Amino acid sequence: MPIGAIPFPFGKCKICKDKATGVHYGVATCEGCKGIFKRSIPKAHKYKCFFGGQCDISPKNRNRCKSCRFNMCLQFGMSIDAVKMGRIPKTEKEKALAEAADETTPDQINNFLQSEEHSSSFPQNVCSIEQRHSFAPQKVCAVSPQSLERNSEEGNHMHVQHMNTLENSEIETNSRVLNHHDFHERSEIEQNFKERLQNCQEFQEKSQNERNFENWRNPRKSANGNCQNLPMDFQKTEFFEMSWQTLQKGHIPALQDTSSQHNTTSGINSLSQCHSTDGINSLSQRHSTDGINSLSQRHSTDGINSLSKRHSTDGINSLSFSAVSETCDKNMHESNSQNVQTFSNNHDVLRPSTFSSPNSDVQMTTCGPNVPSTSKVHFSSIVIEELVRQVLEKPEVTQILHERSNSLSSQSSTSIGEGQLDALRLAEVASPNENNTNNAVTYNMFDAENLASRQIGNVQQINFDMNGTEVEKSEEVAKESKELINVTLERFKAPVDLLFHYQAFNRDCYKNHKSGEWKVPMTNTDKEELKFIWNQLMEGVKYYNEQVMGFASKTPGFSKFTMADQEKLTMNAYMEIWMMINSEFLCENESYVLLNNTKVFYSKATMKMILGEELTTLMLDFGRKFSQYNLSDTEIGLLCAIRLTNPDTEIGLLSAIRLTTLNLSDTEIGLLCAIRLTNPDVENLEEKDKVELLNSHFLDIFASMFNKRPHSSRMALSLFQYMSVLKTITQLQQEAIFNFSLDSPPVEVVTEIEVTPT
DNA sequence: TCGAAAAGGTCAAGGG
DNA sequence: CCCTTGACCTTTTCGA
Repeated sequence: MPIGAIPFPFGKCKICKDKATGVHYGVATCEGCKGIFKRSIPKAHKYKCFFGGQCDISPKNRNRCKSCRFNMCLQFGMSIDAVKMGRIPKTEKEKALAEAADETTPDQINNFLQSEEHSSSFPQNVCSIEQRHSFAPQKVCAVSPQSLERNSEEGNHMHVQHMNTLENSEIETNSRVLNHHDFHERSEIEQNFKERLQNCQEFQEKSQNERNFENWRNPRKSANGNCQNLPMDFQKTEFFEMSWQTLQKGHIPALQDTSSQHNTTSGINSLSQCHSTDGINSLSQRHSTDGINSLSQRHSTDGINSLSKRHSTDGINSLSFSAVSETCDKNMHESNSQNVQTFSNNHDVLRPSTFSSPNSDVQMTTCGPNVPSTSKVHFSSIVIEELVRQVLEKPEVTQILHERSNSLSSQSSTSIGEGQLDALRLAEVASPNENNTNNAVTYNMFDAENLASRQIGNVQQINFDMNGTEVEKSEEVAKESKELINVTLERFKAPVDLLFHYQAFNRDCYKNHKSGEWKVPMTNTDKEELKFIWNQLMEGVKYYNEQVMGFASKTPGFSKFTMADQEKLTMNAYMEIWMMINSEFLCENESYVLLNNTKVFYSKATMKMILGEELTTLMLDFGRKFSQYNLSDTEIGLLCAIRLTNPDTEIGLLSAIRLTTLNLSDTEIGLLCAIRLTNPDVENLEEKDKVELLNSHFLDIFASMFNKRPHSSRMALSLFQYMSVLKTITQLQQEAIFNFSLDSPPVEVVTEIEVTPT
C-alpha cells in the first residue's frame, strides 16, 4: 500500500482478535491466521487438540493449538473457495474511514458494514442471508430446465482457483462474489443464531405458562386483512415488509416462467432482501466465493429464484405429508394422545411414542371405516416387510446381494437406488447368519481399496494395515473398531445436539398441543392468512438451514472432505435430513411441523392450497398405485428396484410413516442423517474414497446400534429403502409449490379444523 | 487502464 | 538444526 494511504478498517481478526489485514479466504483475519489456514489445507487432518478442543485463541496464545485455531478458521467460514478479488468501492471506503474515526468501539468493520447493509452502491450480486445459508437439493430443485440451460449458455460458470491445483478450475455452478456485506452478515448470522437460541430457551421457559400461548396460537382470531395479527416484532422486520409488499401484489413468488426471472425485481428479490437486480448476469465470470461458510453459498444456482426454491423445500414436505390420512385423525388423536412421552433434550430418549408405540400398527389399521388409503399404506408396508424378511432368510439371496453390493459399490451404478446400497451393506452387517465376533467390522470397511485413505478426519484414530493387504478380522481389529465407534459416537453428540436443538422446542410445542393445552391454529381460505403462512415459511427456513448445515459441519470427519465435496454432499442430503428429523411431526391427519420460532403449526388446509388436491389425493391413494408393483417378482427385484424404478409419491409418504414407527432415538436419526450426508454415490465427488470410507464408518456405527434390535436385518433393509425415496417425493412436491400462485391456488380449501376451547 | 484488494510466495526470527 | 510463524513482497484480479 502506498505511503500515506489509509487502509480499510478491517477491524479485528475473527480468529485471534489481532489486527485484521484484510479479508483472507472469506474472513477478516490477520496475516498469521491467513498463513495458518493457507498452510493447513494439506495437513489439517494431522492436527489434534490436547486440551479438549475448546482452546481460546488470542494473539498471545494462538500458536499453542493449531487444531483449535484451524477449526476456528473453518467455523468462521474460511475456505479456499472463498476467494474474493476486487476493491472496496471508494464511497464505502470513505464512509468506513469516517465512521472509524468516530467510532469508539474497536470492532469497526462490523459497524461499518451494518451501516452499509442497504447501500445500493455495493456490488449487486448480494444475496440474502437465507439464500446464502440455504441449500436446495441439487438434483431435486425445482428450477426449470430452461433456466439451468440458460445459465449455462450465458457462461454462468464459476472459476475456482484452487490452492494446489488448477485442474478443477472450472465447475459448473453459480456463485456470488464475496463482498463486505458478508462480514456483516456473517456476524449478523452469528448474532441472530445466538439470539434465536436465547429466544428458544426463553420460549421454552415461558411455555411452562400456558398464558403465553394465548397471544399467538390462533392467528385467525384477529385476522383482518392487514396482518395485524402478526407478532409485532415480526411485522417490523424488513423481511416481512418486503414480503408483504410483494404479496400485496397478489402473487406469491413462484417460478411462473423463465422469462420473468430476468426481469422481475419484485417478488423473489423482495422476499430475499436481495439487492441484486439480476443475479444471474452479475454472477458470471466471478470467482468462487464463500461468504459465510463454504458449504452454504456456492450453489446459488440462480441468484433470483434460489430463495424461493429453498424455502419451498422446507415447507413443502410437511405440507404434503400432512395430507396423509385425512379421515383418520380422530381415533388416532384419541389413542395417541395417551401415549405422549415426556420430551427431552437427551439424544437417546426415544422419540414421542405418539406414532411409534408398539401398537401403532394396530392404530393405523383401526382408525375407522373411512380410511381405505391409510389401511393400504399400512398393508403395503406389511407386505414389503414380509417380503424383505423372506428374502433375507434365503442364503442364496444373501449371496446374490453380497455380490451385487460389491459390484455396485465399485461402479457406482445408477441402476440402484441410493439408499439400497446402504441397505445392502447394512444387511451384511446385520445379518443374523454372520458368524463374526464383531458385526460392525464385517464388510467393505476393510477392503483393500479403502486402506490407503483410511486416515481421514476424525476417523484418523484407525490404525489399520496400510500395506494394501486384506485385513484379518482379528479380535484386535474388532477391538479397535469398537473403540473407534465409541470415539466417533462421542464426537457425534455435538452434531446431534445441533440437529435436534430446535426439536426440543418443537416437541414441547407438540406436547402442549397433544395434551390439549394448545389448539392447532387455524388456517382457512383467507388470502391474508395464506400470505402469513408463506411468510412464516420463508422465515422458518433459516432454522432448518442452521440445523442441517450445522449438523454437516460438525459431523465427525465431514469437514475433512474438500469443500466442493462437502457442498455436493450437503446439498444432496439436505432435504432427506430435514425430513428425517421432522418425521416425528408428520403424523396422523396433520403436519405438526412447527414453523420455527414463529409459533404456528401450519395445517393441512394450507398445504392443500399449495400442493393441490391432486397431489394430496395421490398420496392418500397410494395403495392403488402400490398394487401396480408386481409383487410376484423375485424378492431381489423388489429389494433392488422398488426405489428408483417406480418411485411414486406414495412411497415417500410411507417412508415418513415407517421412519416414525421404527422408534429411532435421536442419535440413531442423527446417524442416519450422517449416512445420507456422506452418501458416496453423489456424482463427481473429488474424493469419493474418503466419502465412502466415512460413510462406511457411519454404517458401522449404525449397524452396531441397530442390530441389537429384534429383526434388525429386515428392519434395516426396509428402513433404508424407505429413506431412499424421500428425495423423490421432494421433487414432486417442489413442482407443486413452484406452480403455486396466490391468485389461483390449486384447490378450493374449506376450513376443516375446528378450534375448540380447552 | 489504473490501482485497490486479496492470493500466493519469501524469508528472517524464534522456538523446540 | 529444523520447523513454524508471520510480516512483507509479488502477482493476480477486477472495480472504477
